[in-house]
Amino acid sequence: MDSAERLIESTRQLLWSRGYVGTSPKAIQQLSGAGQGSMYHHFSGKKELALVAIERSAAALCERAESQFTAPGTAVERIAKFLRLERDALKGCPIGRLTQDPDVIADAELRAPVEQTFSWLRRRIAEVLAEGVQRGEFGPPANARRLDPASTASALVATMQGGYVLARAANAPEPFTEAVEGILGLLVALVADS
Amino acid sequence: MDSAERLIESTRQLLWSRGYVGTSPKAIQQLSGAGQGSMYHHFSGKKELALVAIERSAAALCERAESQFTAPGTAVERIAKFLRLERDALKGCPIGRLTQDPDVIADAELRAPVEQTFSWLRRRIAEVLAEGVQRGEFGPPANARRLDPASTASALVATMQGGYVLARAANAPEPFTEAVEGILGLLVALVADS
DNA sequence: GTCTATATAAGGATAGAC
DNA sequence: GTCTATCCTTATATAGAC
Repeated sequence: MDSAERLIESTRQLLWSRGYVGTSPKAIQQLSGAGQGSMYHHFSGKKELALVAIERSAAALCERAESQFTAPGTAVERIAKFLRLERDALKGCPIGRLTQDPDVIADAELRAPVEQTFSWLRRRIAEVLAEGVQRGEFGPPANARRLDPASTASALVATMQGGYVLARAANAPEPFTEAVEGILGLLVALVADS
Repeated sequence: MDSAERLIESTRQLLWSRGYVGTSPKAIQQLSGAGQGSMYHHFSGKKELALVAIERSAAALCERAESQFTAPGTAVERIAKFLRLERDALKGCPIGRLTQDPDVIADAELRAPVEQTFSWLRRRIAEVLAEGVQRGEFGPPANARRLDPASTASALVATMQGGYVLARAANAPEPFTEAVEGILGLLVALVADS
């Protein structure tokens, strides 16, 4: 792995654990083993490096999610698989945590990949749910009309993101799992009624 | 309002908008109009000031929530009122945002009020839900058993916290509302089935 | 491409005068 | 109680040698 690559990966780790405001060029250099000159040779500065790192993390998240959505199974099963993917709840979401970074949100370029990740995720889950409704997984049309794919998708994504908040507040992973199982329980109840 | 008070209130605002890492003593002093000497006379430093500010914000959040939980109405109605309380979704949650602050989470004293706020909130909402189950709002026992108060409460709190994440990512308040309405929709569907 | 030197500002606080 | 002076460290680069 060359210097540029190590710098990007180090930035990804640090953005994840400390956020943009809390990550200094010096910390990136030390973690990557690259010197000052190397960093400023490959990148214009902290912002450009962060942008590349964020875009990479966003792409990784979307790919991981998509591989669950395209797997076989019912709509609820595929969504449940995604929500239950192996995660370190205490580390939080590498993309979601950036929304609390004032300098990221204030900068259109840095915010763009964050915005795209969540708008894609919400839309994609809504599609999977709509597909399930179509297939009759939520019962006959009269019953299925109670499930709104768009808002339910937003609630599912929000529960995950908020699950990280609860886990970090508690300094324990359980609240994340509990929140996820809580909303899946509500969703499954709908299926059971159909 | 005396200096100490203005320093606390300024710290509350800055912690809310910029977080702990992103808030400097100088910024606090400028916003409050107090000088350096004044700040270090009343408080030992940034950390103590932040602790007082966080505890105050936590207390305010709990009071605001409790006033909804004790209002008249069904369990779902009271919870819905809380979730729909007037909020500036783009500002985020003054307590929840602190979970993304590495220096807050790493410090037991600073994390304590954050942890307490969420554990109280989850427990309190679970109590309201359990009360609803008791009263038969979710139908006869055979039906109501599908609703687990504890995990549903965690999902509700998580959806709110994640709603802030989605709103900030989108730079628009709508995703917050959508997520909240999404999970309330699932909850109401359970009531409708009873 | 990478290293070292240098530079300006900000972070976070202490000391002592008033 | 508040102000000003001072201090050391870190943040974030730029410049130029190798």
